[in-house]
Amino acid sequence: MKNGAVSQAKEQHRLIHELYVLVDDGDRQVLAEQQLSPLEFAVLQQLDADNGQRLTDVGALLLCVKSTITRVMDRLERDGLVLRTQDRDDRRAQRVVLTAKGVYIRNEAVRLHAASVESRMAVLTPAEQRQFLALAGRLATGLRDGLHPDGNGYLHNEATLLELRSNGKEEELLLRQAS
Amino acid sequence: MKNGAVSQAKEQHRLIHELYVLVDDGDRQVLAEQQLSPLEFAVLQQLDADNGQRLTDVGALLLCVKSTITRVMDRLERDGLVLRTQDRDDRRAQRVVLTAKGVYIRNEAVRLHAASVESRMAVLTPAEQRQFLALAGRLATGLRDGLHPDGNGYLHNEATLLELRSNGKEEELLLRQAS
DNA sequence: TATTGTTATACTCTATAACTATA
DNA sequence: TATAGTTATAGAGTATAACAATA
Repeated sequence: MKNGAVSQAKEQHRLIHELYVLVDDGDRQVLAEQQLSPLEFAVLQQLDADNGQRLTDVGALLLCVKSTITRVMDRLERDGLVLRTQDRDDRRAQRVVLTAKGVYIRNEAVRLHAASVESRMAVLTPAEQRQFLALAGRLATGLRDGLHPDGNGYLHNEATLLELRSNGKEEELLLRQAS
Repeated sequence: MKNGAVSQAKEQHRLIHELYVLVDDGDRQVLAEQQLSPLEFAVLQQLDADNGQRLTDVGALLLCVKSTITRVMDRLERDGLVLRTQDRDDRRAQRVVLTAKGVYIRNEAVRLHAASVESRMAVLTPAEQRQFLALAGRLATGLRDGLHPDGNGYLHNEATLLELRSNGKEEELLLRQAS
């Protein structure tokens, strides 16, 4: 801005970054008790003990490239939280399921994390939270639209997206994200 | 929450993460024109062509460990954007200054990035931005307080913090952050 | 031909720690 | 003793691409 004052837009940009750092830091502190990184936690939340999920689907949900998911699963399997099982219908694919230990750890992590989130976010009153959600939601929607004005270039992490898009699954993905 | 509905707190948590991803992605797209990573951009903004800055001070400002700063500077120096010069008063220290090319690149990046931020954030009206800033600011303050309830454990990235704290510079750092 | 998952390479950033040369 | 900066190692995460097995 002209007069040396910091613009609202810039301040908004700074605050979004700061909020993320603070929230992420709190998450890591909580998840450290289960020895989980945020990504591992996110992966565990996509799995169950019965059907499981294919690696590719997990990657699509979390916007991760295949190789990243492979190695996260390697760690989780090494630690005994998940198991790779053959997919019956598609012999190329594997379904990853939670072990008993995995179920336990995931449930503990989910419980502790949820409680932590509730308490941390309680800095704002319920009414303020509603306001914040409305504004942040509109901002997120606007930013998402702005990133692909000409129909391409959705996210910087595009490998998975491109695969999905070429597969006609983009709407499906956006739905999942919005859910 | 009990009935399967997602709590406001959880939704807030999710939105903060999503906002960050979207903003960061936009940043990377803009900065890619100058071949800068977000961290390199942040470092350049702390430097000038005259006095320069000591590596340690840059690290403290950006909450980075010494070794990270060393290697960012290596890259920037390799690309001809900065120069390491001896500090006259302290022969252990080096002052990093911008080269002519560095000044040009930094100014270009600052200009383009600022314009991009203004246009991206314009999704919200000025009035909405004021509301968002007020709420996000309160939330950030609350989160920051919550992270060190007993006086320690400020941020997960603590290496620099610990050094500063043992040095009695914590207040100074907090002031810098808040500015 | 396209997809699933693995492997390999390279790069950014983080964390830790050993090391030097100064202070 | 403590500090400034470098170097080394290890890890998480990203991006890209080659590859084998299968569809």
